[in-house]
Amino acid sequence: MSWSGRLSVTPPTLADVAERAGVSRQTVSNAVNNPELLRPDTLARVQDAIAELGYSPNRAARNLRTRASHLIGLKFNPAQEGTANAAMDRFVHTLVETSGESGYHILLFSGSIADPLGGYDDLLRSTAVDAFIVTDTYLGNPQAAWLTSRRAPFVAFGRPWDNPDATHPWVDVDGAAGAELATNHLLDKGHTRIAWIGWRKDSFIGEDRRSGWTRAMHARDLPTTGLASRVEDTVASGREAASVLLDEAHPSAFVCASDTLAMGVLHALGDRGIHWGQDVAVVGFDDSQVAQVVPGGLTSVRQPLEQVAVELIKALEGLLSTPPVAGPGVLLSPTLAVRLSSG
Amino acid sequence: MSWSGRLSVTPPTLADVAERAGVSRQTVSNAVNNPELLRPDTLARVQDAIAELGYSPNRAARNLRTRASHLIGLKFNPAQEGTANAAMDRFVHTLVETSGESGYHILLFSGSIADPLGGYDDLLRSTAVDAFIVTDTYLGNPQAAWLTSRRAPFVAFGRPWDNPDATHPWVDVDGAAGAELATNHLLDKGHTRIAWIGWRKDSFIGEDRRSGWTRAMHARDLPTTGLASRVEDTVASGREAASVLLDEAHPSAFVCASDTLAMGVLHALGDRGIHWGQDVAVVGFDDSQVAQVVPGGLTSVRQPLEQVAVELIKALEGLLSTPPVAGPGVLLSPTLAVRLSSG
DNA sequence: CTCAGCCGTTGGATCGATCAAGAGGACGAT
DNA sequence: ATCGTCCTCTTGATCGATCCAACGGCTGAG
Repeated sequence: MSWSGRLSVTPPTLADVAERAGVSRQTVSNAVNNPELLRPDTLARVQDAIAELGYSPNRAARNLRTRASHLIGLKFNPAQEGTANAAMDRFVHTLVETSGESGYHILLFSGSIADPLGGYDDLLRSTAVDAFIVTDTYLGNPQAAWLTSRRAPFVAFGRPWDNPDATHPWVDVDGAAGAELATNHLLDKGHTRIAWIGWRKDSFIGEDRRSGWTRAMHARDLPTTGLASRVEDTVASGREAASVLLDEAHPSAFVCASDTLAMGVLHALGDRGIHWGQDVAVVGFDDSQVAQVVPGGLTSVRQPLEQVAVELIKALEGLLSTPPVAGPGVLLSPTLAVRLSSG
Repeated sequence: MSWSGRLSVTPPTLADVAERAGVSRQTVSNAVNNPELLRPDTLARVQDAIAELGYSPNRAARNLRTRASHLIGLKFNPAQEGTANAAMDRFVHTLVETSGESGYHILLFSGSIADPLGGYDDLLRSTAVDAFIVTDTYLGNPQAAWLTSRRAPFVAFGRPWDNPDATHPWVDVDGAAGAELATNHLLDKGHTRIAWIGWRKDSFIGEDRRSGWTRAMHARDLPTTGLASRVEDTVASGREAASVLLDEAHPSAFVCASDTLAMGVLHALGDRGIHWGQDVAVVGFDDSQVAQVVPGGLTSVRQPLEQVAVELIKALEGLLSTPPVAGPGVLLSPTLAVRLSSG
């Protein structure tokens, strides 16, 4: 056997393949990277040798020479305990699959809340990744400006709320459209007093979603005054807010900025013996697992996270191609997963 | 300026630092990797140069020379839609943090269900990762045998159920102990007719958890006959199973192999107007977000996923050290998150 | 029969780090 | 004064792939 003299743990190299196929190293390299440059019979011979030896190019050597790692950095932000939102899971999965099809892999790193730039700098300077996917844009986005100044390629999941002049590619979901969808769904069901429970005013995303609710209400000349509440994103806050609204505004339906808040509403309704779905309708946001498995099911706005991932990778491929192509931002529309909580 | 002749996008190299500090390349390398070999004043001079230039070793070059990537491969298995379990999220986060502290990063890849080895092979042959963390061991573990035969370092989250002779390191959570904990909790509350709803018999994990229930029941000389059901892991199955058990066996409490099944039980109880928590107690498994936010809260067995991640990394460090150290398997104990569903 | 032109192939240099071995100086022992 | 040892630092080679420029054989025109 040709490998008898080699340690079994050492993978074959380009030179091994070349020798076996009776060609030079460059020819093997071309067979892998530019097959069209070879005569068909030579190509076949090299490919046979590659298959027989089980050759796969050494990543480190290739990375060194080409100055590219084919890795994409992603800061992994876990879902908070006690909330319903574990969107990261669905999103990351598609991201991994889609990037894999383009020859990229996802490299996870972590960073503390105190130092949002931690991790980015290291990976960048050590040329460990080719680009980043930035997801934590909920409260402005210091990373974007920083990465831009470092000339680091990156795409963002989330609009550059605090900087309309930002030039980086981004993909986002139209939260206002989602809330509008939810509200119109309830309006079509005959509800007129529809309450909103959302996040604090300093949340760009929260205000965006809220605007969809007001838009839908005003489009039908319905009042929104006294029907809205802005609280922390916890079940307890949602429960409390719903309780106050039920007492003071007597809504027949709720639209919430998150499934977490919606669960709080369900709790408040349960406290009063109100049958949700029949007496009072509730719609959440994010189509979390909670919305899917709670008895009867919680109607919820579903973000097209799979599509977001695909668009992000598409944008990244543009950025990393030569010459780089930076497309405009992409805004995707959510859908509504209708379940029993809205009748 | 010393870098005036260089393109601003090219990071400084070891040679740049060497020139600036007035030493050789190797000395800079030593300053980074073996500081104790340098005289203190030289070390300081080199470190100053490193700081001034913002130097960070090129990963690709280092990987090529040392034949190590400091990357750990993890196949990302997303949670299934319609189930409650999104444990991956909590687990992966700690994994990323812990591995980061040891200088490792997590590389995600995907693989189809049809080809469970897909992805592993590529990464291994291209020396893209140093080791793997294998998590999908629920139905036997073909990867383990394959990786072992390839002499690929890996650690598993999950016992080698189908192969007691396996020699790879593993970490697992004692599911039997978890179910026993849950059952004893209910027994202590005065329940005697405690039903079990678990998974199909071909699930090693399901049978393990079930054994904890029988052990606890038998320890108090209580019968288990007719009180158990084995179904698919869906809300609908749990609901159906609970309904049948309520009719035929009249249990006052349920222990379930998953939160998904427990949600099915809650649904079945709701169908009959039975107040869960007060009339009938329910305990789930995994302490998912669903368990945490469902009104009143679902008592659930909580796996110490953070600890699992830490132990896995510890085992990996042993495997990757020279000489490799392979410790025995580690079995961790779960805890019980008590909420209103169990009184 | 010669020569330009073309295609596919070749050897050598290169990416940036580490490994292995050696050079030079300081120091104490002989 | 000489030798050997220790300590610190330097030099040249190397990891495995790709880039570059030049080279070889084949073809067809003159």
